Amino acid sequence: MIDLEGPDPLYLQLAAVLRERIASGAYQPNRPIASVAELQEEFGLARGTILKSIDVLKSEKLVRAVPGRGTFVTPSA
Amino acid sequence: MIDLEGPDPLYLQLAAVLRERIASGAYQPNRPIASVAELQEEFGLARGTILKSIDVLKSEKLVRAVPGRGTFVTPSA
DNA sequence: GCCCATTTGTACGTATGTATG
DNA sequence: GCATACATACGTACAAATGGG
Repeated sequence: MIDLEGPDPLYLQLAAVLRERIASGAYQPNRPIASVAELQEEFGLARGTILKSIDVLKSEKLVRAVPGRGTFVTPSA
Repeated sequence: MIDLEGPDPLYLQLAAVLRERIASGAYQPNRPIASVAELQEEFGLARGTILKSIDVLKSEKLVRAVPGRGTFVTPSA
């Protein structure tokens, strides 16, 4: 799902994947998405890259991060 | 102007300083603000921290970055 | 209240890529 | 080709919040 050779930045590719998971219901409203550590494992990307992806989703108000708990899907988004 | 010991994140403190420079006219519309390298020199912060500050300003549409040229103050902002 | 595991946040440094002139 | 400047990505370390025991 992530094309390391492709022209698009990895953090934007990952943001697109996560956005799709929210849209499809794979990640549900008011439930946490995978943790940063889990996403690192799954995609083999650096922590900073994962965080930057999530920053994109936060700026789109698709998710809301809570330190110590997780990153939650915004309801009705 | 930047309080290394203070509670506020350095990138937010720097964003506030730059926002003030724009508001005061120290950085003028359609003119470039200081380069990342110059800001690193002036504030003694890491490059990544400077970039994150500027990301904040970009998200506020106060500036627009152009690779190879600089980061420009948005007119009428 | 205290420790501990989990999780997000911040900051550093470095290297490489890409766009402009 | 070259210099300048922003962009992406990696790795690392520590800080801060949360929740459970």
